Amino acid sequence: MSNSSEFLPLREPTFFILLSLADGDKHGYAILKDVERLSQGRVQLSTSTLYEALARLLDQGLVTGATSPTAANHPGRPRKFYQLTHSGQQLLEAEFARLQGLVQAAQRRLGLSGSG
Amino acid sequence: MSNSSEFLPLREPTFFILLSLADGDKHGYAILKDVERLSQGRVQLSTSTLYEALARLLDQGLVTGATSPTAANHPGRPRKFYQLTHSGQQLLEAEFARLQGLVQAAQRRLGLSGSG
DNA sequence: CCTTATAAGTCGTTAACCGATATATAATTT
DNA sequence: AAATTATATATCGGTTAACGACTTATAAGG
Repeated sequence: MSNSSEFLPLREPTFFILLSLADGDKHGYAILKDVERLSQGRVQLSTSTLYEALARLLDQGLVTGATSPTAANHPGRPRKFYQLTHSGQQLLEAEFARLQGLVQAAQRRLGLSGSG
Repeated sequence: MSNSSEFLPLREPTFFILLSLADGDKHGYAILKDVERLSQGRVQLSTSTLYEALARLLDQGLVTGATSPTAANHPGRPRKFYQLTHSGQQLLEAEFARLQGLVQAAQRRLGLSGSG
C-alpha cells in the first residue's frame, strides 16, 4: 500500500481544488469559480494559489492534465483541463475522513450532540 | 465586532491545542499528551510546534498564561498553565463551524448521505 | 476604443510547522 | 550510586503552502 496519507493534512485551498475535481474534469479558471460556489463564497482562491497548487498536484501524481479537446471559441488563453487520478481520489477521501474525525473530536470535547 | 475569524483557517496543531484547552486550563506538556489522545494517536505535536503555537496564541490574545499555583512537586521545569480567552473560545467555535462546512460540502460533492 | 470577463502564469514575502538540539528535574531502574 | 526514563520548557534553521501584486493573452460588449 502506497500510503496516500503522506500528503495529509491538506490546506483549505488544496482540499477545495481536489473536491472541485471530484465532479469531473475542469480547467483552472472553472475550478476557481467552482470553489467559490462550493464554499458559499467564503473561499476565493488567488490565481497564484490555484496554479501553483495545480502544478504541485500534477507533480505529486494526484491530478493529470488533459489538453483542451475543442478549439478555443472562448475568451482568454487556451484552457488546460485537469482530472483526479486514483491517488488523488484516495487522498481526497482520506482528507474527508480526517475532517470528520476533527468534527467528532470537537463534538466530544465541546460537549455537543450529533448534528446540532 | 472584532472579527475572530481573521485567524481562520487554523492549521491542525493549533486547532487541537485550542480544543485541548476547551476542557479547562492545562500546561504545555499536558496539552501535548492530551492532543495525542484527542486525535487517537494520530497527531503527535513536536515541542517546537507546541510552544511556538502557545507563544503565538498568547500574543494574539487567544489564550492567557496563569502561573503554576502549587510549588513544583513534579519532574521537569516549572509548569506554565494556559487557558482559553473569550476570543479563543469564539475562534475555536468558528473553526468548528468551518470544519462542519467542509464536511457538508464534501458530502454533497462526493454524493454521500448524512452520517454514513 | 475601452472596459469587462475569461484564462493562465510568475515573483517575493510570510507564517506555521517540523526535526534537531538544549536545558532542567524528579522518579525509576540497574 | 549511576544510568536511564519521563516530565517539562525552550530555541534554531529549514521547508512549504498560501497570498498579494503583477503580467500576458483573448474574446465580447458598450
